[in-house]
Amino acid sequence: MVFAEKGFREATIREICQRAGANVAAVNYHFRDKEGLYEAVLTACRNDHRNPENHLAMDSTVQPAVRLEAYVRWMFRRVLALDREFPLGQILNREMIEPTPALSRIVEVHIRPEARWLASLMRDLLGPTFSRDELSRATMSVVGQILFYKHCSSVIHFLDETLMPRRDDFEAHVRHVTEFTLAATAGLRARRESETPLTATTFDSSSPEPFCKSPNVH
Amino acid sequence: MVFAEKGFREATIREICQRAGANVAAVNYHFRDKEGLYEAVLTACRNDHRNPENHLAMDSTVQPAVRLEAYVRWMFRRVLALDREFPLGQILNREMIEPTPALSRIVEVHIRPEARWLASLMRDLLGPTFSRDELSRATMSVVGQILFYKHCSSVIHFLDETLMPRRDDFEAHVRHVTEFTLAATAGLRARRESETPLTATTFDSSSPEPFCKSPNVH
DNA sequence: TTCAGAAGTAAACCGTTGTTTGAAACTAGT
DNA sequence: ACTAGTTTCAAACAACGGTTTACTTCTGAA
Repeated sequence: MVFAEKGFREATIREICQRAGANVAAVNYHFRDKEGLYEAVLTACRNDHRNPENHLAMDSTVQPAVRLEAYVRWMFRRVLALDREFPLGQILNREMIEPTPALSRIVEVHIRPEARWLASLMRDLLGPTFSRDELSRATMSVVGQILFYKHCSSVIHFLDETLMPRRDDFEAHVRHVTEFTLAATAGLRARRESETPLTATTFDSSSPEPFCKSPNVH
Repeated sequence: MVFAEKGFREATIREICQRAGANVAAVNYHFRDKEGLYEAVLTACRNDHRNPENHLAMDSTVQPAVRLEAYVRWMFRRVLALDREFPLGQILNREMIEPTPALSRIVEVHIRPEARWLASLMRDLLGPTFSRDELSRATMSVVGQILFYKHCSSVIHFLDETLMPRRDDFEAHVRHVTEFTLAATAGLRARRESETPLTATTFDSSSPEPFCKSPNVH
């Protein structure tokens, strides 16, 4: 989709219509204006991308380390996917740099559920002695490691193209991020639980889990 | 600078000149065209940003853990800096999403030296038993954790604004990334050195260090 | 068959943006 | 004071992009 390649601003209605074999005026007729078309595309993407096939990571009976690796692999696959396969990724990229009013909905529909799920996985890895904010930061450390390859891909390409994970071969990267994270969480947990007596000071369990629905809903 | 706020494409010569109190035609007279102005701005930024004040991290007599924390703190400060203070950051953001011919030079001048330096610090943390690629990936894990807060700031804001480090208070984030990384490297190193007999199989020391100057120079 | 409303279309409209132009203002050497 | 070269500027130019318009074509119920 043109929006994914060029971003909202640079995508021209004329090019979109040329590729789609449609008339320029049809956009304004059916979607009121360019922004209306954009939102229509977004909801279409949302439907496309439901039901991710990462069953392993979702299976709560599997041990956390395996679930983490499955999640990392799944996320790498999305990060490296072609725009055709996962147009939302590129669109999200643009929204980061210059948000449009559509970002709020994208976050609520796509990001927040995934963030909460990953946070609960990180809770399993870190144990109950970490605060909500500590847990959130650890969660962001994981996704940050992976998203780096998306956001900085052009720089990586210039630095050393062999470091960029390839669509058909990124197992080494999956294993690195997984093991880096597992080593970190295990180390942090061991230190924390040796510092504080494991009886008391488990954190206030009434405090909400990370990434709960915030007050600012659209 | 307008380029930093809006990106190359969306920055209009008229707005730039209005803010600068100059005439629109002056740009074409002095810099040939818009792209010439852009490159002039970039070299100006380069000169502005020389000589970073992270002496502690650079001091190789200090122990690696302290240097890492100093580096993380320095990088967070840049990531959270206002555009006025560090315009190159925002410009680099844009270049990631849609690179212009100027990106190559930015990488060689700014990114590669820093990447090599950080990789050598990571070498100190991880020891000699890790390959060049493993070392590179660990390096990227560190910067990925920090850059996440820049590239995803708008999403973080929607998810839970309290998680976004503030310009005047990001020590908790610095400590998290530092400790997360130290725990990861310590864990990985301990595992590696217990697996392999510490005598042999230290990696081929003739293999070049990460982020060496690649063949594709502009 | 008729015809009212929906859908599609080419052309025009209007604002914006990078660039050019031609003349005026300025500078410095003689 | 004169002049050659440089710098500045307002206006115009040309291209582009989103939107509107006026018209045609299509569709389906009466």
